Amino acid sequence: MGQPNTQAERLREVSRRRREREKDDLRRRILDAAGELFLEHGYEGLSMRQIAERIGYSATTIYRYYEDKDDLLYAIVHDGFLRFGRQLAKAAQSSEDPRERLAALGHAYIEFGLRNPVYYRMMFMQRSDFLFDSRAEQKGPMIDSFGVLRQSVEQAMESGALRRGDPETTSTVIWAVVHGITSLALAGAKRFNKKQVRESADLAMRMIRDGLGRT
Amino acid sequence: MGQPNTQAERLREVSRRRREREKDDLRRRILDAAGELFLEHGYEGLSMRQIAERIGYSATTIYRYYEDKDDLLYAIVHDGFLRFGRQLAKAAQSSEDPRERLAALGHAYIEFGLRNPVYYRMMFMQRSDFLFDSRAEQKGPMIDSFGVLRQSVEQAMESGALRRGDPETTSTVIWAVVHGITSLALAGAKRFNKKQVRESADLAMRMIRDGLGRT
DNA sequence: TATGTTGAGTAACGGCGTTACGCTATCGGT
DNA sequence: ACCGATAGCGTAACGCCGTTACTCAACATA
Repeated sequence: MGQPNTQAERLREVSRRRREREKDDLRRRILDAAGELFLEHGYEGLSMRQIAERIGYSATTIYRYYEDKDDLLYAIVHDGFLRFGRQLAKAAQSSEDPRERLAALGHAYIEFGLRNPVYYRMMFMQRSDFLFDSRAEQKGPMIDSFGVLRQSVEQAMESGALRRGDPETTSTVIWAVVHGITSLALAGAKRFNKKQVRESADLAMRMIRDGLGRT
Repeated sequence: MGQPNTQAERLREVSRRRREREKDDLRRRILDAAGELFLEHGYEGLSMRQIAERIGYSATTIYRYYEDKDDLLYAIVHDGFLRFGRQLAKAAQSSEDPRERLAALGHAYIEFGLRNPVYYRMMFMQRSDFLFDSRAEQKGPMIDSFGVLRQSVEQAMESGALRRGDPETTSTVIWAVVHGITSLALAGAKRFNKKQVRESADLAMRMIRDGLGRT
């Protein structure tokens, strides 16, 4: 019953798949073009009409694939969160020692921000509402990254590298520190040279270790 | 020579002053209307046409008083920095003890952000480029606030409340912590209830004290 | 009183996000 | 092989936006 038997039925099936593939394909091309434009000109230079022009379609066509501009922007940011999550996960695996693991996480966080300033600004500064957006509840990419951090914090507490306490609060504070360093570095990129950023980051990591670690 | 003698000369003088007063007055009214609109609808709902409508002038008139929208926005943010600076200065005077002074500064910073979310977002998150804007070099409001912090840090280092080191770097890290807490609280206002924010802030202040303090 | 200057308004340009509507090619059933 | 339905896309338009060119009236100056 569920199996296609006649040639006509098979044709209908593959035809439907081809259309879906093409649909996904265009959706991808829209997202890619939007991402490029976003990287090149920031949010200001990200207009539906320019995206459309880049891929050779009319602007209204985009609305067949994305609800509105915010929906498209969310998709871009979601891509950013995926990359972000991957880098953090990689850093978390770099060491078994709880102290080193936390340090690796912190440095990976800051480095992501410095290497992807346009993304970081959008993800954590300009549109930080996306962080806790209801859309993310399904598979929330940020929650995952925060989960990696909290797990590392719990491990560090068990091993004695961090003082015991509410892991949620401690993780939040650690997040606040690395986010603070990163966003200040991005805000005053002209004023903070690399050496200053590195020194601040090092002192911050030491502050975390001593301030949350020693009893 | 410089003194006006005849009635005509005196009239010319007071007339010129009246015009200047009126000019300043309208400039103020534009700024106030823009500030209100900004508070009510955020940056999105801040349009030149709506500002003009609110004060009963044509939109183009605004351009006689402000270069462009960014210039006007900068004036709004500048007002925010003035209030911010005043609150920090007040907190700095609240105690002579270096440790308490630093704590007061930190809490005042976070409280400003929580009580003025629209301003804080614009000043430190969405348009953080204003922080180090060249326009601020003349009388830079942020530099002053940072100066207050750095002075307190230097004092704390001399008294032994903070470990000795580069005051600039240490101040930057402290700033990063309170900014991180504040911006995360504002980003996830729905998720972070007041108790969680307070607990995070308290832990963060303790982390600063222990992590940057003890040798 | 004649002339220059200042402060305001009108109209318009180009761009934006978004929607209503129309067209065309392909699909699905006969 | 035909034919109505549907999917995919484009055109035109709406109502905004920031900004500028131009105009006009009121006033200051001489």
